[in-house]
Amino acid sequence: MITTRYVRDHIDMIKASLTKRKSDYPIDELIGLDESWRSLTTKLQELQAQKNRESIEISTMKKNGEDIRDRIASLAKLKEEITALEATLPTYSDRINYLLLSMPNTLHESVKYGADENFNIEVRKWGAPEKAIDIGHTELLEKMGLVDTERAAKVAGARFYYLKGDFVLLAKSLERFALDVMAKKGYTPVQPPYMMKRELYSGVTSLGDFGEMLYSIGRPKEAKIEDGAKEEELFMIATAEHPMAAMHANEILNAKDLPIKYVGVSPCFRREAGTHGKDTKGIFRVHQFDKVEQFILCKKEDSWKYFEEVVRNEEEMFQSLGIPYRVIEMCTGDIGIVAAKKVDLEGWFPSQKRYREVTSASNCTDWQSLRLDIKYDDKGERHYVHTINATAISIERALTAVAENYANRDGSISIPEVLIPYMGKSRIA
RNA sequence: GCCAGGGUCGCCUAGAGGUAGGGCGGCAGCCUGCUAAGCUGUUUAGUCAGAAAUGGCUUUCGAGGGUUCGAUUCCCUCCCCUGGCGCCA
Repeated sequence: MITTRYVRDHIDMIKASLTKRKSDYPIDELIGLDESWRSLTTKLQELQAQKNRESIEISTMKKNGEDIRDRIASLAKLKEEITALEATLPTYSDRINYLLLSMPNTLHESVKYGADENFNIEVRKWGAPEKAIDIGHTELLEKMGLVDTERAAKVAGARFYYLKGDFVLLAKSLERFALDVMAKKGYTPVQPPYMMKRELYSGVTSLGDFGEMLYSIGRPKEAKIEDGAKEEELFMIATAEHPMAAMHANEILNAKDLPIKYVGVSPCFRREAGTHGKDTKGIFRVHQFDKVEQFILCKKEDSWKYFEEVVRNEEEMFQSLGIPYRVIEMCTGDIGIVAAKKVDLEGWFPSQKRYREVTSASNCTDWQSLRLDIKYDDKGERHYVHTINATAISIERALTAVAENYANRDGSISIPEVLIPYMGKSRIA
């Protein structure tokens, strides 16, 4: 678990990182609360020790057939004192736990300060983004009958879609292509649960995401709901990263089994609260999409090596697809609290004449493992694993990029060469 | 959904109101000329003292509550696993 002990041991690093972010995280409040909590805890432990001693004495007296009534009465007073003290502790520990869960990760030294996404940094480009088209993917796909968002709106609301015909086959081809590439690299394919319990979900992402990003599902126990039994709640996953991280919660892994490399495939469900007015048409930003996701658990000293690896995998994937892209490093204003460093790939969209986000890779270092309690044993020493997540292919996003970059003048769409074996044809008309 | 059994330290397993025992694995040490074994210690988390080695205390038997001087053990709620029945792509 993440503890105040961890914070005390790393306080200089944490403070420096918060300063760099210009974060208003109340680190001093946390430290103050922790000091109060510890002094109360010490007092409580002394009382408990006394109670235990007396209890054992009563045990021996009883065995000897002595009268224990007076002793029990005096213990009752001590018990009251303990109960009262225990009741004050949550005042501190609840707030401490909230602050610990929401504490931003310590940034990698290479991350630059920036107020928002406009200050992200382009580190390299690939491909030739000279192609220009008049009609964007949104209009083109509707016109070709490959996507139907109007009927989807009727059935499920805005930001939903039907894929149709060859586009469904193309979507599945992309998915299988990505799985095959990753499996060949030694990543184990995983199809995770699509819903998760709250307690585990709070370990993989920021608490703010519960309101903004996640859909929740009530599972009322019908027979017992009248008795006031609380209903169980599950959260729809926003990415396969989350159930893959939670998969090893409360486990102690053996260092010799690391790294563990997974490639997950799942639908992703996102409320997209707070994105009103952004990309409202088409399938670029939707409430439900499919994604193939890379996930690695590794030793703490290896995570930056594997972070580079997953970004390289993303680049290879887009190079194979022949889609021009650039690599962007997130600044402090766009990185969130979970990642220590985050890198996106942005693919070229000819109709918009600009690059748009198509993948995202994060090194979360020990942020998730501290909260999910995922350790590894390295020759008797225990450490928290580092976790890395990265898109392999986000299907619907990639489909829009393919549609734009492979659109032909005659209104057809060519199939990227690597997908032809999966599709069994070279173009969609 | 119903019935039955179960969840004990990294893994396995005992304990059925008196403060968690054994085995395996890991780690540390000792011992022994040899495919390795044996012996001893250690192996939940937190907190206090200490520069540290270390020591004290608290906590920990799926989670939370209750009864009790005292709960792994009894009671209640919930989660999960296994088996059987029912339902079912």
